[in-house]
Amino acid sequence: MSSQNLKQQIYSQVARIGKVVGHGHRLELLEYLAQGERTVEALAKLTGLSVANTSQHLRVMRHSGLVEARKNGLYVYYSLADDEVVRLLSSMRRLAESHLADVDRLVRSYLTVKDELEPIPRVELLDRARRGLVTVLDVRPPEEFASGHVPGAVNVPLKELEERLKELPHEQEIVAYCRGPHCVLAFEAVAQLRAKGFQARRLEDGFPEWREAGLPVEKSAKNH
Amino acid sequence: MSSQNLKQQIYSQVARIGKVVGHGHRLELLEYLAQGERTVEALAKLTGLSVANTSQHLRVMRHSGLVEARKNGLYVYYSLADDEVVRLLSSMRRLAESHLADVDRLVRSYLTVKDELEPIPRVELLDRARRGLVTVLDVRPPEEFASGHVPGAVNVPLKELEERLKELPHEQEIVAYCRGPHCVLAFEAVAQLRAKGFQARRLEDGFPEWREAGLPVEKSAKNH
DNA sequence: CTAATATTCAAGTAATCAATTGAATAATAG
DNA sequence: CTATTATTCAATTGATTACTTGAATATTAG
Repeated sequence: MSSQNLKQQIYSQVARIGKVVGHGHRLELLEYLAQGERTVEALAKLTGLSVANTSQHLRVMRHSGLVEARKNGLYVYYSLADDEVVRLLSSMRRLAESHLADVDRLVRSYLTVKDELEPIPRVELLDRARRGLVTVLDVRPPEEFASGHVPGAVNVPLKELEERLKELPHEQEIVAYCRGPHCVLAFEAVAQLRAKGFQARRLEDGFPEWREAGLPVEKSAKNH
Repeated sequence: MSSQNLKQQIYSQVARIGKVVGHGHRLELLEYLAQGERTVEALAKLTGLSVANTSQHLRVMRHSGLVEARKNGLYVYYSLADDEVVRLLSSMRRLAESHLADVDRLVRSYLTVKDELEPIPRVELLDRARRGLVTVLDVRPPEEFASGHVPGAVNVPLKELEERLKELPHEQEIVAYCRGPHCVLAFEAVAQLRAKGFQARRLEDGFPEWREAGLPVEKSAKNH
């Protein structure tokens, strides 16, 4: 075997990883999987893809070692194979940031005041939540909330936010979070809340990063 | 703008980064660029690609913000745009590792004893090199050596190794390194040296990682 | 100015990849 | 056993992507 050949083999193996994460739908699937294991059907529903298509993408990711599958009864549960995947995604996000600047600006234009927009750092939130100074609001769907959330967080999915405003306090700051630094749910929640006169901010990044940082996580009883 | 749309935009922007690093040749180019800036021509020669093809790949990477270009006279010098790129590559390598296992095994089968094969950690090498206990051998081509190397390292490109064995000591351990954890140059150098009765080992990873780790770097006078 | 050189651009072809469709597996319930 | 349901597989179609070729651009040297 020539060293030329070997080199090519190695590069193309590594490139495979890039190819696999080089597709929007697969990234979306990975972000959901970063929250916990999911069935094919659940993922298809969350992403809006067809089941067959979802299955194909998962197959590709399993082949390249990014996700794992475990079969239980009729269902196949997929999950991330390695924490390194989270790091890879965050590296990609950081590199994409310059191009996301335009997009971000649009998102931010929803929001009124610029300097109150600064997201609150994780450790600061943890501290203030423990002292009961803030209300932590998880705007993700209930399934995601159930499989892990910031301790003490209230779960109000974005869709229900408008009807459930009564549950939230006016006198205390509300900190919303969702899936990650570019998940728009929290942005929109903050925008809506501010429009209604609440004091609202976003948590920096989202839940997967919170977990990654080793901060405490609370789970609901039921896991699915 | 709907939040659905926005989400898609964000995912596809991030996926672009993946697509760009999802190609063996571009990875190879990035690894060369991790050593320092290079012209299109130089990169084409190093990789064996056509100039036009090299230029195209560089263009793609520049568009996605992974590399930067600076024009000086007739030449365009490319370099990495961000240290995050090194982290991204290393993340990809780590994830590819499971699949590289087969390849690695082949490489290692060149070598005789398995447990003497353990690469020497960077800090240990730094320490032992300072005490003059080891000979550090850089087997990369002279241009790469010139643009930065481990302090005190001797540069003997792999091709010249056989003729220049006299320059190396028998009584002292030799530690070889090249471009990274999967660069085969150092593997082959160690194999050749052992076959000739030298005590030889590899440095863990390679020079880009050494630099990344913040360890001291020495440069030769001439930069090209 | 013209010639030479490094790089980029544009068009064409071949290869690869994504999504859909409908059928095939596999596990469970009745 | 048969029916049902979740998932995967296989084949097709349309869309991207890679590489080559030859021309275009830009910079310098004479």
